[in-house]
Amino acid sequence: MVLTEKHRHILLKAEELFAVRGFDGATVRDIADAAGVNLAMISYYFGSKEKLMEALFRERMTLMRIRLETLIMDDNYTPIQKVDILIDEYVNKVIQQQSFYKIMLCEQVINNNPLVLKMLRELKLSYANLVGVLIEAGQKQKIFKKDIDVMFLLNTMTGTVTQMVINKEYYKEYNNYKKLNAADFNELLRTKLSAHVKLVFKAILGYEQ
Amino acid sequence: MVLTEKHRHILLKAEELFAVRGFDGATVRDIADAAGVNLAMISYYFGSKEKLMEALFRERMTLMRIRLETLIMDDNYTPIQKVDILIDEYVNKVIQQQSFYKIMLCEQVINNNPLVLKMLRELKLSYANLVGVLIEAGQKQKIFKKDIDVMFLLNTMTGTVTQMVINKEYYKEYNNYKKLNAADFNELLRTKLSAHVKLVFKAILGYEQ
Amino acid sequence: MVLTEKHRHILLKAEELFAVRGFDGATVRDIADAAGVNLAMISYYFGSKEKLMEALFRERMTLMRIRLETLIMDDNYTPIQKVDILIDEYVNKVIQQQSFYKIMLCEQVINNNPLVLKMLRELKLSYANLVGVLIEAGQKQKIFKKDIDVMFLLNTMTGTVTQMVINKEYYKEYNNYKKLNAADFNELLRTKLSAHVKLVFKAILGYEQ
Amino acid sequence: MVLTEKHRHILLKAEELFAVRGFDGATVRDIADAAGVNLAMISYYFGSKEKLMEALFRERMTLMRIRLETLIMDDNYTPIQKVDILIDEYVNKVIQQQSFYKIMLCEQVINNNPLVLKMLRELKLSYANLVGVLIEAGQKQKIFKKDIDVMFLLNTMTGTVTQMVINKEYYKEYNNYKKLNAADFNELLRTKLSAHVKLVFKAILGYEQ
DNA sequence: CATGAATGAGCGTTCATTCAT
DNA sequence: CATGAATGAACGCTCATTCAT
Repeated sequence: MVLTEKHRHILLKAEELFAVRGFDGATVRDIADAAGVNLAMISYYFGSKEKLMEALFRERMTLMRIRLETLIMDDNYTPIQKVDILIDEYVNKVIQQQSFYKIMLCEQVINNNPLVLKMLRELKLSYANLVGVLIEAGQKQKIFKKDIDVMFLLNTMTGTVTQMVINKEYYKEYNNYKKLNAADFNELLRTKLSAHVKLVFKAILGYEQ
Repeated sequence: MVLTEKHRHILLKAEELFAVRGFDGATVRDIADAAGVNLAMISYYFGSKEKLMEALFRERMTLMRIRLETLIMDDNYTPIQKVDILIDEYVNKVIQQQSFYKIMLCEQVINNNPLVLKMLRELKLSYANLVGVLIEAGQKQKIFKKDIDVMFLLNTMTGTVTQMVINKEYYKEYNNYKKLNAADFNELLRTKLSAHVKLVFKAILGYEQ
Repeated sequence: MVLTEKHRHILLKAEELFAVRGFDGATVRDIADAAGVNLAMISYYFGSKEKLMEALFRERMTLMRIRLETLIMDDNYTPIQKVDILIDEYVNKVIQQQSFYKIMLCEQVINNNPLVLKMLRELKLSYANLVGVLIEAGQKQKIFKKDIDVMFLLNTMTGTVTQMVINKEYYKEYNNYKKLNAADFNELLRTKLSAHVKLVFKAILGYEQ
Repeated sequence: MVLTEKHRHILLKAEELFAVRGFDGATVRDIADAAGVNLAMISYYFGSKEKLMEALFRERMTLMRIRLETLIMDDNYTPIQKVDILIDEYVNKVIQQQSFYKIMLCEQVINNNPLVLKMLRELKLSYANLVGVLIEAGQKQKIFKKDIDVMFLLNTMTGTVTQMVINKEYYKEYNNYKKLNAADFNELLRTKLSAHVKLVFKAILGYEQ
């Protein structure tokens, strides 16, 4: 399926609504209105509401695994450097694509779309496998501790970052960051999250700078 | 509002369905069928589907803050002990009430119920405040590092635990725990999560055992 | 499925509309309006538009085969008398239930409902078998000719009667029966059809009065 | 309106689909796909779906009346011969154009197209009138009985033939003609139908060979 | 002439809720 | 208290048709 600019525009608006109202809560009429297109266009372009969701996942998830694979196989970085890059890139992605990561979170819980479930499963497992390779490389070089649980490691990162993004308004309120504009606040969140997760990873992986 | 046994039974079944299908995905008919009560009873008992959700949140969240307050104010424990208890109790609660924590997660993202939003907000902020008190106490005793970001700390715990619970089937598959029954696997998850979060907290708070 | 008076009322109105506009042409909204019930009642009572049609067929076809079976097995009549009764009863039924016989006719052609198709098939074949028994009895008594093709015989009756009913307005116009009211015209049609088909059957079966 | 080869090709495919799914059940998209033409061409060529149906009726019905008129007025045949030719030609036409005769049957019942209704009415009445002339000629020659009801006569033919064509699969099954290919079975049907209707007509018209 | 894109209207169905009993 | 029946609103989707190119 080749996506035109209009396809992508609809996907973007759908993404925003799915993130705010959930899949069932966002109606096709809502999406069509938000995208400024006719109601029938959604079915015309994507086939159905379900397939729209699938197209969104396909579009957003395509590059994820490839990027990770490239990073893990890259010989120019040490395992520690790779871990840092991994964290930076993940935090950046979540900050930039907050809507999609919110949808992903809910789809992992609710899940009523088999194809989305399949894509999520493949992503999760291939992520664990690839990071597993990285961990083992570090362990062979005696940089990382033995007995690292890859899934605990990854879920600590994804969980922490997602929670911060979900609760960012409370964070803003709690720390009185109300004067910051959205972009600055995101940048602050990005920096802090990156540093925080790196600190945590050092403890888990057992290395010092 | 006084809840009878029947109220609680309906809430339990509603909780299970909301966790699996989401608020919009679980129909009142589904819930009535699952609870073995007449469809009209839901409205009769709770007023509406929305108020049913609110009652569920009220019921499940009532004891949370009180328990934390008691713990923080308890003079029989050191700050480090309190942190350990906090983690243990949180992990236990999430493992035991997986359905409700899944619902909470989605409601934080989706949110279309102002009252639920309000309850979540109050819980989040009072949690941060109470744990803030605990952190400051530890800092005064020079046990914890300066510059602890309470929200980062808490979200690391909640994020990690929730992610592990959400993805527990992948964890089972990845580690070949298929032979374990549900109870044993939950127990294993509980133990591992508790230890893991404690390790991470030490790194963030900056103390050694 | 137990049919109440309201069920039957809806079926009656649906029957009229299906006969005039066809299954696809008659909308659920039309039927609900005609029956004076809420739109959602159709699904509530019958499950779906398709199942409404199936219920109509089940309701109308239930007694057909039983009546024929009773007649064929009845020892009080000669084969010739049975043929006459068969014709009289068929003509009466079609005249009385013109709408349903129109629907039946179209469903035999169009057919997009497997269950209706199945019911029609069973009716057709069991009719052929039962009348086959009657013919053989008459042949053994040397009353009927050898080599009677039961399906040709039956389709001559059903075809002739249905055509006359379908085209009854042209018949009225062609014969200047416009002064007759609907009931009288139906009665005239009934009498003429009965006599006509009996004449034709004599020729096919090869007997004289 | 002048019909090109492409017009005729579309009409042919539309005819097949209308016969199988009915006018409402066959979508313009289906027809366009079946004909291998662009969807918009249907409207472009015929104006609308309704007008496509009208064009189909106009195309198929054009020659019918003319042929009958010629036959009736032909002085080379006796009334009996004319009746036989009439039957043969009608049976042949229905067997050859089964799809169109199925559509005609449904349109007589359902009727939502005034123009089609008008064409059907004219055909019916002019047929009755023309055959009426033939009958009167035979009556004057004392070949046919008095008091022949032309419409009964004609509807016996059309009804019998149409019913046999509609139910031909049951006929095949009932008589175990499954080994016959479609062409052979049609030929068998044609022969039998022709003989059968001639037999019936003799009885109605009251003559012997 | 021919076409891919687009649209308003309307489809069958399901929903949370209400009400008479 | 409890319930089967009933309902208005809205759902996702498909339809015949149109239009810019």
